[in-house]
Amino acid sequence: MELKEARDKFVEAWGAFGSAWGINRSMAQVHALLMVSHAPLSTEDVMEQLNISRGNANMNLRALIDWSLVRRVLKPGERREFFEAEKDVWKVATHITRERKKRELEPLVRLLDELEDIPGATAEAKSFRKMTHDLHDLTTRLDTLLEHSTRRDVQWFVKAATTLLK
Amino acid sequence: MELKEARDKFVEAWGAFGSAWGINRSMAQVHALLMVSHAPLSTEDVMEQLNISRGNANMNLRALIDWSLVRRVLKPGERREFFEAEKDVWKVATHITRERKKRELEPLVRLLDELEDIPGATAEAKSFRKMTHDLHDLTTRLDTLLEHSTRRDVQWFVKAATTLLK
DNA sequence: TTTATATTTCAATACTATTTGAAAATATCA
DNA sequence: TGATATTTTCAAATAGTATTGAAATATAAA
Repeated sequence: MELKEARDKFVEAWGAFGSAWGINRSMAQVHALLMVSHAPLSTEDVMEQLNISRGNANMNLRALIDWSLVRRVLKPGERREFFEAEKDVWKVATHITRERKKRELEPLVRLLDELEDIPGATAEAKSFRKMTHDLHDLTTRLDTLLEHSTRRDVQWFVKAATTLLK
Repeated sequence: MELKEARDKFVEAWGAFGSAWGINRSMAQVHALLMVSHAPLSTEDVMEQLNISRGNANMNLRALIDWSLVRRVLKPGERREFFEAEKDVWKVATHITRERKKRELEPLVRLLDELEDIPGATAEAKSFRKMTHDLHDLTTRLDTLLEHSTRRDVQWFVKAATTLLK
């Protein structure tokens, strides 16, 4: 397989993977394109290589910057902006999980916290409390875990876990 | 807060949480409803409580059974089927992650495996190989981790990790 | 300034995913 | 068996999301 073909496959697969996990296809594809690009790209480059509109490219580049997955690069003497992706996959994983933790996990933890002390002594109420309590416990653990995970921690953790459970 | 209100909030939140993670809202809501229901529910109950159509209820109940998150329950003397959710949240977490691993992580690992040996000695080719190799490593570790995770392992792990990293 | 270039915005449009509902299939009972 | 209850299917309708593209805004050079 040629490098060009491999890149295209990666861009496509990363797009599909992202969209299965609630990240829009274009955003994931723009990210993938920057991950496999050797040099920083301009908005025009992105538009051209992915066949997407200026608005779309702009929007998703900004979203990626917001997620700390992409940074702006200024080339001396060049007027327009270039963009470059974080290529350290561990950092990428950390940034993605942190962002999602903040956006989706935290609100759930907050709600579960509220649901902790629903009154009632019926079996129904008890079973509800147990379920939400356990879920609260799980999500809180996850939250803490992600909160304190630096790259090295994650690496250590995943490695240790993989070995132990193999 | 009343039990009824708490349930509704939970159903709504679980639906939103699911849809942020690429699981359709109805499926997540049906799951949530069964999680907070004391007794098994019939298709009609689900339709009524969530205000969804028969087709929708049926489809999602089947999908949930497929994911091992819900089981059919037959009541003696009753003709129709009832449904009951797995309420052990650790099992729920395990089933969800396994299912998604199978559906979305595995295909990605397979592609990355193919992309391992793209030829070329240019800096471009090298950088591509490094990125895909690292990603392959990370996803494979994750895959192994999830493959071997039983409930107890997960519990032990998350607990240990949370403590260590706190 | 003015002119040229680049970026951002957003209403209109296209696209995708979900949901409906009624018909068909299936299962149970008398 | 026929009558009745229940489940399943799926084409069409609807709702939800993403994308376009051109105008508005911003920024830099002349």
